[in-house]
Amino acid sequence: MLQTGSSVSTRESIHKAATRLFRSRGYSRTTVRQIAAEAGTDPALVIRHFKSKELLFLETMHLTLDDEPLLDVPLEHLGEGLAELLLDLGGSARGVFLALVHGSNEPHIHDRLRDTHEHLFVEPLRRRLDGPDADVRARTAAAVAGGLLYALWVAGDQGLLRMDRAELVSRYGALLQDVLTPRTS
Amino acid sequence: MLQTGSSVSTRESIHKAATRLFRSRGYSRTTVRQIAAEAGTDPALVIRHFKSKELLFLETMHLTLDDEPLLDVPLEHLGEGLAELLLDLGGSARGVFLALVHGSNEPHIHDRLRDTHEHLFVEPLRRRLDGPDADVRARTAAAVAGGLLYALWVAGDQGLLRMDRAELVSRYGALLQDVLTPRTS
DNA sequence: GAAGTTCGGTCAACAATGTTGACTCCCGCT
DNA sequence: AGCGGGAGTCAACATTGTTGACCGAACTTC
Repeated sequence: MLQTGSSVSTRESIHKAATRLFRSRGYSRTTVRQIAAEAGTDPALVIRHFKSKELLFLETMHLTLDDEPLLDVPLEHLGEGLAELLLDLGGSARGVFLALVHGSNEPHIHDRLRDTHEHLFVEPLRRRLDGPDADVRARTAAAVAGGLLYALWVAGDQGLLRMDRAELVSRYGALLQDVLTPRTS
Repeated sequence: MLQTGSSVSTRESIHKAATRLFRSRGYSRTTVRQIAAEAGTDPALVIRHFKSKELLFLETMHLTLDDEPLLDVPLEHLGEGLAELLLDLGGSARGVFLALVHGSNEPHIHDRLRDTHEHLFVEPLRRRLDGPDADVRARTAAAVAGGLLYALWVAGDQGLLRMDRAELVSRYGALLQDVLTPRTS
């Protein structure tokens, strides 16, 4: 009983420490021994509990998006809503996203990033659209959304980073809106 | 004389092997010993010539874009021209881009990626634009361009990958064009 | 209650990694 | 002839992820 309790708690300690470290330092720069130290346990136990560093990474790095706000917003303001959502995406989401992108040299992490992109960006948008090219529009909008995160976080475009949030929302919102519901000009 | 010749040739052998390996396997998955083996020399010499694995990476991974085609194309077709350029970007550019993105957990590589994004995408576009918000439009277009490469290569969106190239060019070209020279509607 | 099995924990070791230092060798200059 | 410097070789180091051997405590079974 004490054993089980201890095991659960150390397993959770490892999970918590790994989450924090992977988020803040990425995959390659966090070490199993660091995780073990921060969890107050042994490196061997980290592997015993999670099989490998990579599986531990996959178990901890889940990127979820609170897309309920997007369900309510009317279709003609979906672009702006998505832009707001992206720009409000705070620290923890940033860390997970960057960890996935950086780590996606590893095949399994790449798979995880692909899945994340698919059902974090593509699917929610796809569900709101109609028409024969609804899929293409959803994927294009997802690419544009990913491009914003890429420019801000991966490439670190200082010009965009220093921009007024309201103007970025307005510009990117209009852009996304044009992709989602094209003007028939 | 023979020494110098030998040194230059081994240095170039290392350079060539490193370029190939970094492009095809990325930063973390290529090893100094692999580079040395492929160059037919010793791991220690690799370090002696290039100081460290990271400096060797930075010396070999330069992403250049043949943007002369973009200089000729009239402003009203710049979007389409850029889209064509991006979608024709072949294997070697893909490898370098992915290596930079994946490796950009390392601060110096991140700097390199930021510079590359800046004077590969932002600057050429910026040069073609006028008006008070020319900088923002150039940066937004660069983010959209990066988003395409992100969606195709980093996230690996199968839907976009399977799309007809002509339709992708047309769609993304129009999208980029709207960012670069907005319709005043 | 005793024996055994199982499970969490500790420790030492392994192979592979990037990197360094000692040593050899050979060319070109004095 | 000697020698100084640069290229190459080799062994070693610390650090990485991972594994196996042992230990001890608790639950199960007789």
